[in-house]
Amino acid sequence: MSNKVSPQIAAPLLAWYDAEARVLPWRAPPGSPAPANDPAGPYRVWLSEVMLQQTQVATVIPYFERWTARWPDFASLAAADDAEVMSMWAGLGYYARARNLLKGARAVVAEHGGRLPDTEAALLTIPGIGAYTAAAIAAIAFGRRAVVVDGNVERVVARLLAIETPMPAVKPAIRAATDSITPDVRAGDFAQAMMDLGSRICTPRNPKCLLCPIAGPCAARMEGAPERYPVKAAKKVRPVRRGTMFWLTHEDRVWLVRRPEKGLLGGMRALPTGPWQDTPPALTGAPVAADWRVLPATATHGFTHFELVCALAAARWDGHTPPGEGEWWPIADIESAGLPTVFARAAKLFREDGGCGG
DNA sequence: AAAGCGTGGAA
DNA sequence: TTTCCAAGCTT
Repeated sequence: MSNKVSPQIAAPLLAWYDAEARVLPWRAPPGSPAPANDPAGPYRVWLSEVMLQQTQVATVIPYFERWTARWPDFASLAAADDAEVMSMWAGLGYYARARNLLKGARAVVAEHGGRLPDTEAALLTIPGIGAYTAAAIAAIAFGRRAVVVDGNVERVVARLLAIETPMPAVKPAIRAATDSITPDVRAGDFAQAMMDLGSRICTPRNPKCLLCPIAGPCAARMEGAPERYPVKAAKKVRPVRRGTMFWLTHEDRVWLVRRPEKGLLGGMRALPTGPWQDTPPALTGAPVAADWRVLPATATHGFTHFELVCALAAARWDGHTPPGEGEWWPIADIESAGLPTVFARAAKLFREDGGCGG
């Protein structure tokens, strides 16, 4: 959809982007879409977009550098070992992204000749690519016009138009408004400019309107309270769940398990735990019946939808191998186990306790 | 279609 | 300290 509003927004925004764009490892210089074998080519754009889902740029950069050094292209990633992929992602969160990334790379190799498809519709069929990521890749990596809407764009557009309808009901209207200001050329730069603007100028709190290239037509700015937008529905309180983590040691090793493929922390190496529930489960779910010693410390961790408070139970074990899938991992190398942060922190507490194997 | 899904930066 | 929320996707 081409239109007349676009130049009022797109032209000054693109001029600002040409002068102020951040230098990022996956970003081509402003002005032209990345060639297929470019350092900012489709593989790196895809990888960066998935890593950036709900994750800030500064957090992503070191993961992106490590990842691309290990797996520089679709072919190498498609051939990668699943466990190593999950370890490389450990600490970044939302682990379904890593599982889907691997599925996606294999699908690209098996079904698309080793090249990422260049249309939104085809991109949407690849695991881990949704509406936002498909549009972003089509625009940024392939130079297509696509309507790219992420959280930054939602905030910028809601302020530009001073939209009163609360999130998330307003999403379709914001998408339509974004369509109306997206230019026919340089849609990828436009999208990145909107996101740069949202993260650096049009911030959730204390937006820097004096530095904003599109403050002129901004309705929220004219009202004098841009931070009021986007209007949001009231949010729910996060419940507390309680559990126990188990630190079972044998000589200088600790017993680690792998969590089920689906669900919370799916597919990740982990300390054994019991159930996480409203009431403390004590030693329910212990890997073996042993003389468990409960540490004075507890481990707490905030997840998206609940707060976890875990008791820490330690025991030495000289008996048979515990039942179920698992491995005795050298405690000295625990940091190379690829544990999610919630377990990595607990492991540190166990080792500082020093009572068992630490 | 509402809920499940991690972690850390910033104020 | 708490609170918000970040380049969302899946079921």
